[in-house]
Amino acid sequence: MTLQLYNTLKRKKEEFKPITPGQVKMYVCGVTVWDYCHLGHARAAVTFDMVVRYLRYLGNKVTYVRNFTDVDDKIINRANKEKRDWKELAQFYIDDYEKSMSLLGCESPSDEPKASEYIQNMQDMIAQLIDNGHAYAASGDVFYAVRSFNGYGKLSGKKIDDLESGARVEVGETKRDPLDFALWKAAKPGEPAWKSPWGEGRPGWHIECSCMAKALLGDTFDIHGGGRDLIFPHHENEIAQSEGANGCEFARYWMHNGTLDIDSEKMSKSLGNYFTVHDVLKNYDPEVVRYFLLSANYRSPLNYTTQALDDAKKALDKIYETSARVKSNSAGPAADGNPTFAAAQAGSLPSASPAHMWFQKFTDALNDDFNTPKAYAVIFDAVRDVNRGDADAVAAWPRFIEVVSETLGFAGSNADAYIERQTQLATQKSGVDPAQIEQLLADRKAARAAKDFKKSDEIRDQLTAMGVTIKDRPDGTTEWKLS
RNA sequence: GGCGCGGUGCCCAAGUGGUUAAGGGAGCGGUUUGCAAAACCGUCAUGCGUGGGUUCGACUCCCACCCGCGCCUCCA
Repeated sequence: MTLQLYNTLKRKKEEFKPITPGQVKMYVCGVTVWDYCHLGHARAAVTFDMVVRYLRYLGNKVTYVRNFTDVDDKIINRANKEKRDWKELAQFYIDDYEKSMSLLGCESPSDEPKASEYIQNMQDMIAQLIDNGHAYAASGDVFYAVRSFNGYGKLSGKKIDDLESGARVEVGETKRDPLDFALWKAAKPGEPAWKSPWGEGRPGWHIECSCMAKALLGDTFDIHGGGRDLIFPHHENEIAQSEGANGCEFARYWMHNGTLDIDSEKMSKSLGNYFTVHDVLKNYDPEVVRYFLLSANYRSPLNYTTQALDDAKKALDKIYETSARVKSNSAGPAADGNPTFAAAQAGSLPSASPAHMWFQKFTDALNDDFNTPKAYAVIFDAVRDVNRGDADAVAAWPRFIEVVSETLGFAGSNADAYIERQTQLATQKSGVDPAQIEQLLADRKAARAAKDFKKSDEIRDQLTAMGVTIKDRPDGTTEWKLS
């Protein structure tokens, strides 16, 4: 099965064929950097990171551009309010974003352009749009004449006349049509401004993406992504600008991730119902968060609840505990000498092998419009095969988990390190003293040695009350886990 | 008001016009264990929002309705 992806433009799944076979050019709308990024931003970043990883796994060379909007009302207002330089403020939140996304396992994009560095490109495109009859200057502003572009609405499925009757669009003094949007805004006092043929000013929001995509990927490229909430007007306007200026198709495939919700409502700054990535990482391991973010189809809404995060942790724990078991059973590198392991590495497992089916089903799932929940099901089929003790399954597991890690971006850490991290985080959260746990375990060990099971069970109950689960190993040692 | 998306077991979440509706979590029974934990085995939706229709047959297609959400204004 070849990769199928849902194209918002066509409203259906279609086979993905890059313009140049083996090479994918992709642009994803990043964030406006005026505050700390929240989990909704993380969902978008993680989604497209997974997409890029999988495209690369399939053997494509991917150029992945994700922008920063660093010229914007919110940034300017906040900078003025806090008496900071707008550029410094933007950079501060860019750093925060990059750090957060990197923690969540997102690889750095090929390019992360900033709007402020493409002012000239924007002026060039605006001039081109005026030449082409799609834009007009009016008292220092330049507007896009929406009705001049007859494809307007093709992405969002909106009809211009319906928009008009919406009547929520304010008629600006200089706009010829209430639907027209700003490409260039005349300078106001206290705002950053650049010289232009239309007077001092700054760009509108949408033009930057058209220009940065053109500069870094060309007039036509393969995939344009972003959050569902950007379909209109942002992406619709990008199409109008780029196709109006360049005279050719802009992006071939449009992909949109669903929103991250709280109580089934979109997490957003304006509603105030958001958690920053920092907030969430105080309580959950980054890999757990990433697991959670990919646990539903990327196009569906995803509801944030502590239970969902707790469930994600349990599921990921189960995967890692399986890895730890495989490692301790095979004593590590010994797996290299196993023919099944070698075959898995080479991707040539016999088709009858259960492990062969994992790889097949896993890629089938992701080929089906990046169906991560279906891929998760395959992982747990593999977990079961391995824990049953099937020798081939055990041998193939390390390679399988490598593929999972390469494509989904989790489960690839050292298992012992992961488990240790969970313990530390849980200890931190609960405030339980590890030394006290060790002491109780030592007492229990003594009681058990003396066959005083009443006492040893009492100690275990005490530990359970503290949230500690213990596991006696055959070698006489005891593991503990805080939940 | 316009456009669009979704309603699947206790929770989360895939999926298909027709033999047994994935997977995770929780629960329950079992194997194992001194007892536990983990793991494994079994069990857990005669039903997939409601009411109609199409069909030999629909949860999957169509219509209506109810409910939730998104966009129409900045928003990943």
